[in-house]
Amino acid sequence: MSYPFSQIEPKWQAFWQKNKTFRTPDQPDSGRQKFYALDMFPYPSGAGLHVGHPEGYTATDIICRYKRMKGFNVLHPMGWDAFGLPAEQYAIETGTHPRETTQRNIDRFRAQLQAIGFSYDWDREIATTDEDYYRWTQWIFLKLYEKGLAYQAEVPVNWCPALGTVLANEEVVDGKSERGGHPVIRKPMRQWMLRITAYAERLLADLELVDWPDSIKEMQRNWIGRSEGAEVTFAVRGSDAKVVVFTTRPDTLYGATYMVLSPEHALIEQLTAPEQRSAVKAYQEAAARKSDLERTELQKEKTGIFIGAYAINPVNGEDIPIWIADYVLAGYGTGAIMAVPAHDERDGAFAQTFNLPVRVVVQPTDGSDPVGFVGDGIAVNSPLIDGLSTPDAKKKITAWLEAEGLGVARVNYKLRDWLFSRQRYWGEPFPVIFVDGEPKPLSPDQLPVRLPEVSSYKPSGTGESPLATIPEWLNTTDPATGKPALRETNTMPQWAGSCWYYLRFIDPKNPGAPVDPAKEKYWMPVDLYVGGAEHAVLHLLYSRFWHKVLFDCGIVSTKEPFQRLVNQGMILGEDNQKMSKSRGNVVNPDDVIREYGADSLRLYEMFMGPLEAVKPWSMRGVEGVFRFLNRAYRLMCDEETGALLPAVGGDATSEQLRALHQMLMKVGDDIEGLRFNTAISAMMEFTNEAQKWTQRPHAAMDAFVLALSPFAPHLAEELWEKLGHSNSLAYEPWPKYDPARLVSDTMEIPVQVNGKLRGKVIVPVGTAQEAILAAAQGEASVQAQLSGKSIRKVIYVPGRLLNLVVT
RNA sequence: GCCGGAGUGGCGGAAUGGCAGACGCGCUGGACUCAAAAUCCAGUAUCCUCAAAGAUGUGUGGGUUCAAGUCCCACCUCCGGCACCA
Repeated sequence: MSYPFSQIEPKWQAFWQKNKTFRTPDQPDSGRQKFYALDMFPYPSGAGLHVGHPEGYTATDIICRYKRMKGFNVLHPMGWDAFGLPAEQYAIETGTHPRETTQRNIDRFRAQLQAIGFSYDWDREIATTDEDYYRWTQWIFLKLYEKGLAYQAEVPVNWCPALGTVLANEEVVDGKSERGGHPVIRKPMRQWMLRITAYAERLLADLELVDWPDSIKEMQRNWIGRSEGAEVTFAVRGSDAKVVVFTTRPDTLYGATYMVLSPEHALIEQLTAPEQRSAVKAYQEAAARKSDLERTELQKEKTGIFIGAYAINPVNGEDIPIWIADYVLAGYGTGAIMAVPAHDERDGAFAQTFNLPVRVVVQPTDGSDPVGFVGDGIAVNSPLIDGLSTPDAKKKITAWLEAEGLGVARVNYKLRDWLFSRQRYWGEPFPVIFVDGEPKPLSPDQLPVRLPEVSSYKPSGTGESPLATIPEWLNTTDPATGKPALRETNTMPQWAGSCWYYLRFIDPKNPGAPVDPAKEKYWMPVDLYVGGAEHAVLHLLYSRFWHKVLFDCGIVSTKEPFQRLVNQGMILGEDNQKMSKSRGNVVNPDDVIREYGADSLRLYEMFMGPLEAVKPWSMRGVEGVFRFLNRAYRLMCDEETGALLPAVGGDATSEQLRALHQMLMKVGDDIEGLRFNTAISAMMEFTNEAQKWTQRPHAAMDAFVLALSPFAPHLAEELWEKLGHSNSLAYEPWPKYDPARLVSDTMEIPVQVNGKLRGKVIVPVGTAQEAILAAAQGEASVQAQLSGKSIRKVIYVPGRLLNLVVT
């Protein structure tokens, strides 16, 4: 027999819904402290919820329920990142409109989430696919355009023939599409780009302002990839062309024995000697055909070709040969490098392959081999800077270059501009038309630009989106001039909608603005943002970027959107492997709820281990917490009849109060520290203790139920009702622990001899060191260790431990 | 290769430099039962022992300290991320 969770849970879910228990008022209450807890909203896939979703959601739900009891005004919303490829793929296969599929999946997700008892304010639900939502996504795009942060460019993009679309760099993993694992090649196409690089410095610097895991901050720093160096201008022998290179080691300029241009470099055409022309062309074509995979994975052997021209080293006037090689990337720096084979691994490997000269210009201070030395040392063979340390040499040579007009100090970033268009149907249309071939943004009152109905969702295959195949939509007129115009047929990537959803939750129905300024000021920033580490760079970088643009537009009041970030760890299958359909180790939360109830699901998700840790699922473990909830129920209720037990009542003894307040202290502290696993174990200890009591004081049971309520809210509400309360406990004050109740009249002091535990003494609280020492010496096991030896030193940590150092 | 994180019983895990293994799972024994399930009670790191006592023990090797899972140095393994960014 177990407690009737299958009756209790739907009962309280209906109650919360009917009474709008978790409705957050529309008008901010500036008299109360706010708490904004946000979950990374899910993509509503056809597979439904898996047990990974409720992990983070349960954590934030516990915090929110706790904060409400602490008197905070809590914002805890949920919505749907509902644009995306799978619904469109399904549409291509079946002809079902992505809107239908998406709606069905959202309904399923919502039902599943509600069955877990999360305290979301469902009146704030949004989906990125709602017209009322994406009109503001488009509106923000217009802001970006206005500020010159959105532009079109003909860029080599990652073209995936199988998906019929281009992909962002981050959607390409090892030269294959992240979704589906299809091969990806490079192809130049006209694309919308967002100038995220203009914000690189702020995106880097403002990481200091947020309370995020170091690992995530570090990943973002690496992604941004700031490096300081210099641009150096090289003249070319027999030409008036100049080649500019970027280097972080201007101090090694004397060691530059050749130069390398990327195969896409603009000056190749002009500089190549006639006799090298055909060979260079062949190399360029071969490089263009290579996918990213081939360029990186098959990099063991460096390739390249001499173009038959010479650059002049500005420091010594030497001629150095100009090569092209695909180990130099077109998209970074100037797409050209000076090669210093003695002090750069890649240049060294290249020089070895092609037998190019190596010249040492940095001497390591520890006497190790200077060839291949890439660290800081002392400049040698470099007349302008000989004897200087690397940092000083960099400064001096850069200053010299600047004075001579041959170079300039320069900061470069690995971060590239964000490729922002997709050749897809199921995404936000761009609020842009083309008049006489020129792009023209629509005015805000033209929004939203709605997705048209189509009969086929297939990409055109030429790289254009299905929207290009609908003439009635494609052809329009410029509202300003009445001239014929064409619509932009690309759509935005899935990241767009998730870049600002946290703002819309604050004011989800505002018809006149993305968010009301007063409400934004009250609720922002997000106090706690919980989600998976897979969004460490992309989503979190993109939304920080948009947020900063909105900050510059005066639309938001904080520099950063997410004050505190926590990544929940992945939940593995029982076999310790990543859950996947093919392994057959996927756990469905619906099954867990059916068998053990939502409260057990919530509790187990939190009891498995630390929130951030990767940990395997165990159905036995679910049974364990289920047994705990049964014990908690039986503490107060007759399992057969459900009636409150006569044992509930009476005055609390001091031991009972100590057990209670110990638990309350631990649970409160642990919730604040997001240590839910140990909070639960403290409640388990309490029930283990309390079930021995013949009298279970009513007030103690009240307090226990309140402490349990953020974790197992359905059971807690039910017990709260049984205990005679008529209102929901959701806004009851959190039970405070009383430090005075924690004290005992005796204490147990472990006794060590030479650091090893030899015994324990129990003495009254406050006993002085001398008395404890005497008691310890009276212990047989301690005595045995002391016989024949003398005590050199006594260490007493008050109330904690006694250590005797003897020889 | 570089950057993060982690290594503790049979398993998940717990420990402000101060009793290693809380809590849960599993297992063993007992109570209840005609029996089983459920529930309750006791035990459960390893070695040696009837037991007590003792010895050993937090990836490996050193070090600091009265005292180290915790701090320092070197290394090994696993996980995550990045990876020709000049």
